Amino acid sequence: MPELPEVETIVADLRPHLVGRTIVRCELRFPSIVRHPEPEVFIDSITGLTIEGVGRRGKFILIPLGEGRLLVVHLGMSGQLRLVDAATEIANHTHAILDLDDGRQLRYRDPRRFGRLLLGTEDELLTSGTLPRLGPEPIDPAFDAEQLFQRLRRRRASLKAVLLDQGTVAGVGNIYADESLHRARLRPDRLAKSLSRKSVRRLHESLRDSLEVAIRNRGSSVDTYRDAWGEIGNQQESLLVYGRAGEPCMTCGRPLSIVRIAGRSTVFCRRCQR
DNA sequence: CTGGGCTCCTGCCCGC
DNA sequence: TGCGGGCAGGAGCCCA
Repeated sequence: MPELPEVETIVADLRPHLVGRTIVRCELRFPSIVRHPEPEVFIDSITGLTIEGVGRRGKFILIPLGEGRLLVVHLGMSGQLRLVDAATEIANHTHAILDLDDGRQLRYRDPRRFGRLLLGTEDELLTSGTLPRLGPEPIDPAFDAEQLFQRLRRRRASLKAVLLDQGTVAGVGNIYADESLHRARLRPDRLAKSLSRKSVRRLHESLRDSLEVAIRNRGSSVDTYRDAWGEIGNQQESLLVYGRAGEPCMTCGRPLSIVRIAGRSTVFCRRCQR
């Protein structure tokens, strides 16, 4: 599933191809994938606008289109944003097609339809609640361990639940929550507020390391994740715990445990993580 | 306010 | 071989 590293890979790949292109036509094959504004308004508004940038905030893809307008794409569980030649056969579950002025198409495909498209000014999307308030970017150099400590100390919930909360830190999902906690040698069910500054420093560094390594490896294709060209990533081959329940811990060899925390399957080592 | 649980949805895997 | 059930999960929403 696309988390920060997967979204970052897509965004970095698309940017040089999309900036400067004009959207000449928009087709919604499954209109309710657009959550704001009404689909007809979305089509009318987006047609003719020129792409000024391609960015990311947490797991959200942000595409400024001029006139203060922002196209927002969230991939949910199974969303794919692909740049293809217009002649390419249309895959099933393709819900939106943006025709560009260079003969290519930006297509949104999402079998499970947990993803969404939004269009509006940033203020409009924030005040309407369609774009949630997000915590800091974990890989931002300005985000330091002390900031993480201050955020964790106020939270009664488990570390796993807090890492998954996009309002605490933006962009971490089930894969990199488990990976970070393993690297930091912290149990996922530890209460966030119970961590010492020293432990939080370790978690801060582990978060950053897990995410940056995954970006270098172009993300994890453990399920349906594909990049903008339809290719898989490589990080799934190097994951320490995610998807490895029952297999030996890379550090101590003990079989990895799997439990359910915050409604998510959670894999960790009972010996290495305290 | 906070945290936990339910819901949406399809594909995949397992067992009969 | 085919089919049904269970499971996976991001995040909005509701409720205690």
